[in-house]
Amino acid sequence: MAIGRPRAFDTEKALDQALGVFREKGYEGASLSDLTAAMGINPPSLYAAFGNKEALFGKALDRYAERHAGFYKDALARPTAREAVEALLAGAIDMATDAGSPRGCLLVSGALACGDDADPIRAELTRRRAEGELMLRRRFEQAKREGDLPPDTSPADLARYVTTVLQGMAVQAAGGAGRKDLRRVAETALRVLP
Amino acid sequence: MAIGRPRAFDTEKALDQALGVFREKGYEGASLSDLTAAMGINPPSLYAAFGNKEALFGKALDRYAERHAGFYKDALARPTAREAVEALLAGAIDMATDAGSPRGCLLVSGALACGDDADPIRAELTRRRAEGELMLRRRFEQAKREGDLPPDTSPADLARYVTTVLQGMAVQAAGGAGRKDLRRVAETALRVLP
DNA sequence: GCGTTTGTGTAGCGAGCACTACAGATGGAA
DNA sequence: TTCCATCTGTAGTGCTCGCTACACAAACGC
Repeated sequence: MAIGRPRAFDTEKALDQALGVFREKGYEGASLSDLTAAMGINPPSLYAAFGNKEALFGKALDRYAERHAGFYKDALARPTAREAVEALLAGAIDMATDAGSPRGCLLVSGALACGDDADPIRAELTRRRAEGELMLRRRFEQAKREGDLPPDTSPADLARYVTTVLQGMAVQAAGGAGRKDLRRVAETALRVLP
Repeated sequence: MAIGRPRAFDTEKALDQALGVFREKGYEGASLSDLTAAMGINPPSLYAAFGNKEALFGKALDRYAERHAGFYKDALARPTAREAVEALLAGAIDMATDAGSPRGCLLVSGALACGDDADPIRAELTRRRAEGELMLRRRFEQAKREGDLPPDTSPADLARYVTTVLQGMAVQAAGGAGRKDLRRVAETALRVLP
């Protein structure tokens, strides 16, 4: 055991609570009182364990990626491009409308437009959204090489289209759209696939 | 002329400036210093002319609807459903990537997730997005009655799909996507139409 | 001229923000 | 038992937030 007084709270659980607040209120809308209240700790404990609000958001974002957005990589591993997109849409719908968490997607609603202070956060979220789009594009390029997608397909255009639908569904979910609604959207969106 | 000292600034121009700040930083991210600086007035003038920050946002939102989202109703007036959707997508792309204004759509990036204070704003934006979707649904219902759309079409599902694509494009635009990129997205999205 | 009405600029209000100084508490090491 | 390292709760810090009191300025009718 480490030297010194042991930490009286579970940093993983506290991070989950913080993530919940950030998902619900966004980066700017989440105040430190909101965060400490949800995490069940006092400010000094938060700062000792996580640095500051920006660093806490970064750690919550990493946790979000591995816990709630893990479906993304799994989906891309499906054997065909169509199955991959199906899994992507289904997974995103489940994640964005999960009853246990605030609706929507942290990458979209965390900080779409914000003040100057939060601009690094906005840029990081933008970067991660673009990263996801790039992964999908690579997957489509592979499918094209394998003959799974027709030779006249544009992987870049298709990836941007699917990403746009995913992001639109995040907005819909934030606005209260239900699972059934979004499944129909996904079904319609899938019709463009060959 | 009205009695009393005349107002020394143009309320319409000031409102346009405020709208620009709200589009760039969202409702929460736009501080009163940001607003008064952009509008070229002092706080008391702002409060005398517009009420408070929330009321100012409401007026800016109305102005946004008539000035930058007027394409929406025009698009729905097109003779066919396909033309309507084409005009809708093209208009949204022009609006969201207009060089003279911040990128994106105020209805989407104004307040997707926010603190408790801004919750009425978030709810109002959600309401207006749903309103747009409903208008589109009504247009599809009309098209179905006219035989412009096949009888097995679901106007509700199609409207939600198109709205989702529009909202996704708003997120893409906020992230820096260009006009060409979004035109290709629109082209792909249009393929689901009969 | 005068009084009334309305708008303007200065200057500052209370409240909440992100963040921290500090003293006491709690463990292992010597 | 003492020392030291670390964490904890209390109680703040300075700052910016949205907003306003107040005195002065500029138009009107009389």
